[in-house]
Amino acid sequence: MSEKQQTAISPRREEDFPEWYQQVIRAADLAENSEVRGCMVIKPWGYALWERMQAVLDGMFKATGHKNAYFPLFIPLSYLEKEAAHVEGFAKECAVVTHHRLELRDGKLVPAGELSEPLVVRPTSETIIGAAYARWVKSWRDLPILLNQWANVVRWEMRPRLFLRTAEFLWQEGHTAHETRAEAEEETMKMLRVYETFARDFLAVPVLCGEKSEGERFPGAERTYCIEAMVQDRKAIQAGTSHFLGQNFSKAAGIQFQSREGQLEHAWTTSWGVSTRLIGTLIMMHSDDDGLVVPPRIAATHVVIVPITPKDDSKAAILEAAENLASSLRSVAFHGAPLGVEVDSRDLGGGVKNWEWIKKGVPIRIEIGPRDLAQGTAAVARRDKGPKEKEFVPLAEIPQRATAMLEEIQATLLQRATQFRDANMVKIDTKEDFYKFFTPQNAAKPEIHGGFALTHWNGSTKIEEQIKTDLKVTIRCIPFDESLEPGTCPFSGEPSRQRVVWAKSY
RNA sequence: CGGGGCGUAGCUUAGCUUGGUAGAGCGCCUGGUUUGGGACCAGGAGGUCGGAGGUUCAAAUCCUCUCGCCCCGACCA
Repeated sequence: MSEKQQTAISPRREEDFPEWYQQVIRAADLAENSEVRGCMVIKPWGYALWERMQAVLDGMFKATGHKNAYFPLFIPLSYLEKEAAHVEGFAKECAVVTHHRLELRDGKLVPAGELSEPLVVRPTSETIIGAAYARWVKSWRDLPILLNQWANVVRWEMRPRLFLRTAEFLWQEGHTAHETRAEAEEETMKMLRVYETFARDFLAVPVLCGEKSEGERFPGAERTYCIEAMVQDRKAIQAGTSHFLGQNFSKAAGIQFQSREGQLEHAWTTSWGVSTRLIGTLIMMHSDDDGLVVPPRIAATHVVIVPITPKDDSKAAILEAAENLASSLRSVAFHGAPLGVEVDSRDLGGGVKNWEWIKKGVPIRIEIGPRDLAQGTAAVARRDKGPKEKEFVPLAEIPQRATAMLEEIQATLLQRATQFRDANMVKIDTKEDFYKFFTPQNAAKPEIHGGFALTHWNGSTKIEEQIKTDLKVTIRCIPFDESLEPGTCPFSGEPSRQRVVWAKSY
């Protein structure tokens, strides 16, 4: 290559963020668009991220008393009709199965055998799980039911985007039923905190916790809570939600039980979920102009060893040293599991291999060449630092230093993300400043905008809608506690109890 | 679903206005030289020009329809 590229990913983030995002996914070999519109193929490197997320979250769900189960993909159309708000929320994006057979006519397969009742491919499972709970619950002694399912769901989206918005996506949905309102409310909040902890401690994603405004609420929920993150184009992304469903779905599905007092009562239910969108969040949160950056605690591969073998006579010794280092690294525990280590012994130039792993975001890259071997060292590079920053570390010290290094990377990523968010989150007290804040600095790149704005708000949905129309900005959440301070809503002049978070969102 | 842009090899694309049957760079394969920063030389594979109709002696190029992608709007995890 005559002219070396400045960065591995082109365009860079500030040039064209959406395109950069696509290129990172391709460079890291995470996923690709499928031949079916809106659907994606998640490739091994991307799926490994999901598997790690599943493993960690599943452990957290079990630790909070939940068990896994599985409910059908197909939901009778009539089930969806039972909850009015739910219908309104999901009807527009449902895939519907109407036939159960194909027949060959004039050389073409055509659907045949029309179903007596169409089946909806689940966009979410409240209704069908509700129906099951209705069968299972008779007495207060049957409660609570604390279940989770790992599944795919389908929402026929208009504008799909890899990981962020696809027609089919993978997620987990927790569904619980409780004896009392208080217990269900507690569950809703508990799981929100699980998500917050997971995002912060594993994904190095700092999130704001709060409640959704009425306009942003889950269809059918009494209250929706969320964790909200700011990615590098300063937009907000909802990374997880937890819903207090009140008795809406138990009334719709008939989840009734006899109480301790002998009364027939409706159960109180919750649901909560995170999806493969977390992968998109992760990408937009930490990746740079050289590609993906994977936080160590969610990485399946923590360390890659790249043998540099310029000469045949030293090749065998270098490969052996690399394998030896790999096995001693694999005996190191990182948060209770062995380190994931790969040795890239492919017969390619060192530069080529290095850049591949940089683009894939492996936290630690170790190069061993003839010079290292002679000195008993290896060149160690961290993904949170520049691609050319390398530290020469004695081979024997590498395993013992690896975990500390990974912890440092993890901490750095969280710190960077937090600083970025805080630097782009401002309190605003006048309508004029607010509109100014959300007006793009450069009309040619409208995706780069102010960030998060904290303002007072009188609670009016009308105001929220007006601002959405004017600026495409919405209330991302009404944060808990810290923002409780009386003030004046800059849009209405009316009194307000607290500030809310406004932003453009994914 | 509305507005705009774009579909030529795995990727980036030239050619299209002025129709004559496809070219490049990167990547890939083979051999060799190489290897601590995405290397070089030589040879090679790979395209029904998104798809379907139409106009024409002749279509990547002109016309119609259609599908897909990207951006904006509406919607969402």
